[in-house]
Amino acid sequence: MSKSRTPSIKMVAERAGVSVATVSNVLNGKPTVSADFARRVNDAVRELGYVVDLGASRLRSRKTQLVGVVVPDLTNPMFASFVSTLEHLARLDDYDLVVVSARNDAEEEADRLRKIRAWRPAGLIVIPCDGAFAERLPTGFFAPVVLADRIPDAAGFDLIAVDNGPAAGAIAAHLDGQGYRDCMVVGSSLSISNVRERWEGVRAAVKRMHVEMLEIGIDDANGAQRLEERLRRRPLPGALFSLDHGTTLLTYRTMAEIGLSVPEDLAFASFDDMEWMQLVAPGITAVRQPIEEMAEQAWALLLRRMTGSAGKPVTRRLRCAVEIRGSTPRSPLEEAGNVKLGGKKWKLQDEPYSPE
Amino acid sequence: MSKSRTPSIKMVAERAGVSVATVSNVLNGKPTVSADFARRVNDAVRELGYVVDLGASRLRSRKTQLVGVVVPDLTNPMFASFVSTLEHLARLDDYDLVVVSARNDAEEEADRLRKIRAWRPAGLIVIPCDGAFAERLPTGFFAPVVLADRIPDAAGFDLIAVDNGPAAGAIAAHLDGQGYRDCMVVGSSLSISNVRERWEGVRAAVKRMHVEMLEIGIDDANGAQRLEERLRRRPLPGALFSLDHGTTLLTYRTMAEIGLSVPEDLAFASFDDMEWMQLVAPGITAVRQPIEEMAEQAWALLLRRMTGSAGKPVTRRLRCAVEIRGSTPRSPLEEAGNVKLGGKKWKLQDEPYSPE
DNA sequence: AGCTTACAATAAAACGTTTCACCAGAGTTT
DNA sequence: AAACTCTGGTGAAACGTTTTATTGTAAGCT
Repeated sequence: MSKSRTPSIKMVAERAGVSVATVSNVLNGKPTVSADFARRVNDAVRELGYVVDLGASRLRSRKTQLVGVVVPDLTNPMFASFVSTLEHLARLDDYDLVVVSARNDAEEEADRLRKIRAWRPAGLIVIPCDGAFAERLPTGFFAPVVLADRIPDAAGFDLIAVDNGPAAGAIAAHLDGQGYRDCMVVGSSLSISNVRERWEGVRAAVKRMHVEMLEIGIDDANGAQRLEERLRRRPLPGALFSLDHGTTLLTYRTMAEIGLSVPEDLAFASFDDMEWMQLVAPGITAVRQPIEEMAEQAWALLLRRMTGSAGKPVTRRLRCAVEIRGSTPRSPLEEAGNVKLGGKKWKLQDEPYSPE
Repeated sequence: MSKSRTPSIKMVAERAGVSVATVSNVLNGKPTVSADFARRVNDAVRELGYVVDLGASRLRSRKTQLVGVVVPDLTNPMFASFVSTLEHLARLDDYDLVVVSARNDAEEEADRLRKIRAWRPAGLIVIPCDGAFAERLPTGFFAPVVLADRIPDAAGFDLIAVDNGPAAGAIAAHLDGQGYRDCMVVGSSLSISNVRERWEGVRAAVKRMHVEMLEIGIDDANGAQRLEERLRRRPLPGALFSLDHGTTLLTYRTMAEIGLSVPEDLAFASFDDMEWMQLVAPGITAVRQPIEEMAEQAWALLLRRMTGSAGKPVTRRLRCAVEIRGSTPRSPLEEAGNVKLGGKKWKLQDEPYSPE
């Protein structure tokens, strides 16, 4: 019976007995409309449950309060938190977000980027799958892009990341200082820039300790098997340092399956601090990243770019905190207790950061 | 110098020396266009990096391959996983997704729903904040809605959820069978339907064991304090059963802080199985929800509705698996070992489910 | 009273697409 | 050869908005 179609501005105008232009003016808060007419329009809007059609509105006004967000994997708690913060901030500034995940696949990322372009976003925030991101950015795309967390091979992008090198170095120095003589460093892939930076940070920081690197890939059964083989071989390294969340999960589980216990058989530390790392006994020494602040900085930067601020690409490094816990006690089976070294607040480094 | 404006279909037409209608026909795979013209158009498209404007396309064609997704909290791994699966499925069917989170706030959910409406989605998948969802659904909204995970107070919606009652009951029966005489059940709030169903499932399943319920709210410092007080009071309950993810995290941490150990001081079980629950020692007995399948079912159902299938609202319950681990051994300090009761695959219940 | 100003409201154009009706020309049937 | 039917292509209308230019009316000046 009833015209079951979502109401348009025309229906509102009809019902209020005014022109569509007037309705539009009321809805957009133009001051040139009388109180009486405004009331009539608002009544009609309420009665019909009218909501503007964003597509049409955007098309005509050419003002697109919309930004695209691309992350490698939504199920990674780090990225989920990143997106969630971003969403909140965007809302405060009255922007909409289109979020997509690339499922850790470069090709899918390229595909998603092309698709997101169809939305005509005013800007983009991307955590790229790998360094070759620049090649995947579609041609003919003129909106500002802010990269986060991972560094692209090509220069020319705004970037917000953490001080991977120094933070990983701090863990390495800690292990070194606790008296460990050799440390195995495990990470998904050195082709991911922050893993690479962390590994380099480790190498730069160690004094006496011997370090070796093991790449196990991302979702790679083969890599998992290599890890297990190494953990079964003797002698074991004195300490294990895992460079990213996925790797930590895999490593910790593998150790448990094999029957290795932390810290009796080997010490263990992780880049990326997750909630459960305080729940296991002993707690796991970890680098905590200021993920919310990363989102805040990324948003602030993109907002500046979208509102016309030109200028050279900016790189910002945020400082990580190190949480020392029971998984890395003094080396020769001597109990060191739960020294809390963290607690200092995040702080933006003012100096430009140069990893080399 | 160069017209730095994102290319439109008109520019493509010009460049290819054809009409815009022809470009549109080529892009939409209409068969009535000669190979020669198609090539010219495709060349122009590639050279300009043209991508269709979704807003305009949708506006004209009125075919909106778009669905909105609303979840209470993106940082909850369950929901993140739900969204991620959904995103994948949508892509396969060539739909776009607009995802928003309500941050556990009913008012914000209402706001987000209104906003999402402006996108003119063809359908909605919602995990509602609470039972009063129906009141927040904007008027004049005619797209199909599929609810997931939580049951609304009002009838009339399609719903995909898990068998909260029986699953929680299975845990309760297990504790009962292990010889515990009293069990404290902790949950965020009985106003959330699945928490309520789980609690009712517990009460229905216990035979000899005495159970008491403690609500601690969601992000409620007051509730956390009540929990701590209870855990310091003696006598302790023999077992603790936590009914949702957030509560489990809080409870487990609180126990550790107070110095209570599982299972020596009390047994512990959780609804919602998280990765770390296998990593702590002993592992935590938990109900594992088929979250991916929930997403699959929700998507399949919505797709059917969007393609015109009418009919009465459907309710589906998916079966959970129970993972028995070391945190719930035989009662009087007797080691029960790590019996693995799970492993059966998820299975859709064919019978309509009635909680009463 | 005339003549300008100021204001409130509107008609119509425009945004980038898709779709519909139409057209020219070539082939096919009488 | 006239009358059809295809075939591949196009101009123009339409989608739901916002914006610009225009109109009509009332008030403020001489």
